[in-house]
Amino acid sequence: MPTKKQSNTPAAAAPSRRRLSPEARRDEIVSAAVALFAETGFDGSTRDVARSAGITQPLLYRYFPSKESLIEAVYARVFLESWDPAWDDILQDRSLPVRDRFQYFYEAYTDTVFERVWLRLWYFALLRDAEVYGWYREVVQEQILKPLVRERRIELGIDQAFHVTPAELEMPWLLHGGLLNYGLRRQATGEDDKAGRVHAIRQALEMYMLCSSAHAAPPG
Amino acid sequence: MPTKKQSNTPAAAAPSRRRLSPEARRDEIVSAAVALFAETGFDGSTRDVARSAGITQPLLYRYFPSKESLIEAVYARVFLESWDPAWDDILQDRSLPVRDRFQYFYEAYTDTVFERVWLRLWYFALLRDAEVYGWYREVVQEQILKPLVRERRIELGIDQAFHVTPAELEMPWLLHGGLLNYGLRRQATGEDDKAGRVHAIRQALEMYMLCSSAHAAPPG
DNA sequence: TTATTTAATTATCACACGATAAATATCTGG
DNA sequence: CCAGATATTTATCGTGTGATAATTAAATAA
Repeated sequence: MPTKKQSNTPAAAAPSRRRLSPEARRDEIVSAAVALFAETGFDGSTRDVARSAGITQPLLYRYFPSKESLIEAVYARVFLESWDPAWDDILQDRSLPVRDRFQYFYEAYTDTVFERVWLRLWYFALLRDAEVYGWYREVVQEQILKPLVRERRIELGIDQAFHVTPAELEMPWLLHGGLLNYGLRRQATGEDDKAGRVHAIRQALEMYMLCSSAHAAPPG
Repeated sequence: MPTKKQSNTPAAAAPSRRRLSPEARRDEIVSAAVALFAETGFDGSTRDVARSAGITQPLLYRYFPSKESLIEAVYARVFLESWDPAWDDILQDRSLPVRDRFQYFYEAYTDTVFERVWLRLWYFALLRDAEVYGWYREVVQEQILKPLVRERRIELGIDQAFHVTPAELEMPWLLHGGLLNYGLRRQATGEDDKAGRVHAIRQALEMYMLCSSAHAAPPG
């Protein structure tokens, strides 16, 4: 005996079919997809997404014409909307030395980027289509690494702050990649140690500070 | 009109159904699975594996009781059998300075590990089950990073070569992870630049040499 | 050549998937 | 309270999947 037409007492007994605004429903579907795909990869079924969102599977196709478009919505939610504008403020705050500034930045940045969901979706996306890497590479390089090189230059008294060469980016890329890999390693082993993370960031920055100054002032 | 009972001329016309030894057939299936799974992930179908191996799909189940066991065979082929004993010889050759020794090692190591198939299967496996990371972490740490720390210690004249502490491993892990990430980045963008790879390894080792010596001899 | 073994095939099952069409219930404006 | 709009459901299609049983053909030994 299913619960049908039980709207006699209007205040109680939430209807089995709750009607949401398209925006709200769409958001809930994307949220469910993010959570599911992060675990199963993008081969997770639309039925599981729907179940997790508390709706039936065909409804999903009212909001997304295909599964692929749902995946793109997941990309947008997790990757595009994940950059916090506050991070830019940290990066541009010249009242702090470069080391501290990037320490704070990377602590905040990894708060997001070391999340299980972000990390897993990131690698899943990367394995699915290589072009995802393209614009992420751009973001990291332009927003993080080039600023790091420039600010460090200024700090070292090298004022030809025009163009950042690919050679100069290698060391930052290596350390940035090392940190990302650190996050993956911690995620894989289940440890989510805040102190360890902070220490790893400190280590990476110390290495960069040391090596960049050594490179700027060669012996002789 | 299919080719049936065409064994009149015994030398020519290879039979449509060629009969192999179980070992050879198994190897061919695993090879096909490695190639396919590296592209599609482990959700690649057994039918595609079979087609790529030139057999029918049910035959696969004569050699592997389940798809999962085929996946394990792929793990074994790619991860377990990929360590080249010659690498140990390089690592233990004390006629070379640590820097050169590990330069050679990493060039050889990344010859294997930066292969598209290896890299992709590695991340696919990692996302599938976290325990894979466990023994790989062990291999990297025991076979590569601890030797690096020990040998560097000796080179720096620190002779308390007993126990390698976790703190000492952080810097090598960071650089090792950075290199792995470099491989992934190059793979994603399609560039497979040998010279760039060699240079990245050189950079990573230079950073380690510099920072380890700075750490060993603090100012004062 | 003939009989035996077994590698390999064909045929098939039960199920899960992405996607579509038609029916239904909820909300809103009158 | 009613009627229109539409968010949501039920029912279903075609396809692809992992896996199994029965059949066929290639190699080997007598």
